[in-house]
Amino acid sequence: MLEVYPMTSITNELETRFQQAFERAFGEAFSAIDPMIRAAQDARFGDYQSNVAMGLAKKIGDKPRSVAERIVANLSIDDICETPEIAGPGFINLRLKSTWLAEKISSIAIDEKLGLEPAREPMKIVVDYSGPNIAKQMHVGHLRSTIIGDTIARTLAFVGHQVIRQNHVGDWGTQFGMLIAYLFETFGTEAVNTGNLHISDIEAFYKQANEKFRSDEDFARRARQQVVELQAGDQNALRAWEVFRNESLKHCQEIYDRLGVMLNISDVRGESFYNEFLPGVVDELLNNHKVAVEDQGAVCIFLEGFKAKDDSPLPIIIRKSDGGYLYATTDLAALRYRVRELGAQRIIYVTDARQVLHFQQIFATAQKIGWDMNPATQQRASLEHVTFGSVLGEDGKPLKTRSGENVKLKDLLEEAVLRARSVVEQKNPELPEDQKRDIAGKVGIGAVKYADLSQNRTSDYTFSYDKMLAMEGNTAPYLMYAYARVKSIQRKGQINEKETSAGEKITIAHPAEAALAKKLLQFSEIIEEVVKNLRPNMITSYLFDLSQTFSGFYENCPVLKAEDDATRASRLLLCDLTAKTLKQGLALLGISTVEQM
RNA sequence: GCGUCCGUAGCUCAAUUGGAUAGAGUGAUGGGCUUCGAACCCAUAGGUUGGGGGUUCAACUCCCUCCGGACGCGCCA
Repeated sequence: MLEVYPMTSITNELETRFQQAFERAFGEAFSAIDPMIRAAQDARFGDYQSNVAMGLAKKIGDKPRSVAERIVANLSIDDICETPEIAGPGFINLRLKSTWLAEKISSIAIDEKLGLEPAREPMKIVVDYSGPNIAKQMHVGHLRSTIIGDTIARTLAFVGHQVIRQNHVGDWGTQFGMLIAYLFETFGTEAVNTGNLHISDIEAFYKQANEKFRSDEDFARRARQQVVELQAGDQNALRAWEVFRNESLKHCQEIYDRLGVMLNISDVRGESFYNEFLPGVVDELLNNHKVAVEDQGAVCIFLEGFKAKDDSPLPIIIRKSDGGYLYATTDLAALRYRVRELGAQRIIYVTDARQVLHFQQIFATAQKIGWDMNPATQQRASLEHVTFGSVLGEDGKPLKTRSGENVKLKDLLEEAVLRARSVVEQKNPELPEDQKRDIAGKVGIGAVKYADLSQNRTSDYTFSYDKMLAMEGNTAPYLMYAYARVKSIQRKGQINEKETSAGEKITIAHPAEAALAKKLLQFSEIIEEVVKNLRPNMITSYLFDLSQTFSGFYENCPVLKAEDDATRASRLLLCDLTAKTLKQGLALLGISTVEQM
């Protein structure tokens, strides 16, 4: 009788067996060594391989191949694999038995988490993402943080962590001083009490104010002064600020809803929230921890290892000479709040790569004075900066409109949906109107998100409607189409047959079935990796792989016209699991699926 | 000047964080629909991983150096 652990991934299972073998072969001291189990990248090497023998050889003082042989001799995995083979310098190649594969895949087919082992110790994880400057409309510059952060948050939640979303909006800085100063100077300080401002007003307003800010030094000084007054609690300034802020937040929420991002108003904890803590932060850093010093009228922190242009020490300025606070101050206050009040054990900052230096300084400061330490548990929170590159236009420069402005997210999404609509119209003109609209919405938005997420975060990427909406290649429409095809089989299959009975087992006979089963079993491994390295493109490339593997199965293995009932039932189950996995995988990316398209 | 990231097929990108003969898509060429959705699939061609050196049993990956690019570097965020 096979012993199957339904919630354990293949690699975990193999790792355990290898470690048992290490202990038997080399002694107890070796039982915790990482067996370096990897999915084989070439089918000739089997399904999985262990690369441990080469490294271990040095420690033990034996030849790699001989080490591999000793491991294999002590390995008991004949329930899972065929006899392991040793190849090359000492690779141990493993080929899964199809009986075991069938057993394992059958257990996953009815598992809600698709074989994923929920986190043994759920953590409190803060994910800080999106964080737009809300004085103006959201634009492309906010796109990547918003959708990458959302994917990370969804993925961590899926494995069972407690995710606390934090939208650190810019609602308190110079740009607001600028707006308020401009408002007062054009309409007088009373306008906020009577005026009826809309976002379109604010948009035009922002442009004018910004223009004046740049061209008029006196005005710029007054705008900065306005920030100080706002931060000091001036009533008129506060009222104006509230009007601007509420309008802007409403607009942001529209974008989040359109984008299908799980942020809402309760996740907003902007710069203004931390205002009341800032004097205390400066005071503590200055007087308690004594890491900050006054320098040229400003309060600065000088840390070792941070150098400015001329090799002089590079400060973090936490209070300007005019008494105003800066984003470093706010970020330190936020970090402390997240650790102490929210109980974060891991804090993930999703911002663009240009801010690496800033976060290095913030993290270093926090770690130096112990603000990353939870007072109750005495555990340090893991501070992680998830960076990403810029969105470029087809000219290779940061994406702008023809007139040189930032592309508004609203316009960008509308354009994507419009283009998706015309494709739907072309491919499936007979669908009812409301369904077409639904499909176009999901395909258009999904395409934008997928194009971004499928890129390796760290590099810049070129934005192209044509490429993201292409039906062929590694795109959202392709995956959604793959999903729709599977659903189509299920629809047809259930016309003749009420239900796939729950007791059915999957059997693996055809190579294409085996390939599909193995791919499906890897879902949990991929997710586990992403939890660690926070790289959404591992999910996209997995899903694309899965779709292609399914296509191979689809071409070679008739489902509804299978040779016998048992095969048909087994294949229907494989289809069902494929559909679930695609749907769940896309859901982690915040992309909706449609049954027909 | 210093620092960070990057340079991979004509183009757009991967490469399980040091593993085997560097893979996909697109474009090109040639095939496959009277059978579950052809928005699909299969095959072929395409590479000195920017150059050079080093570490290692093993380097796209780590170190050094040069070339080319993006982005940072005291009171913006």
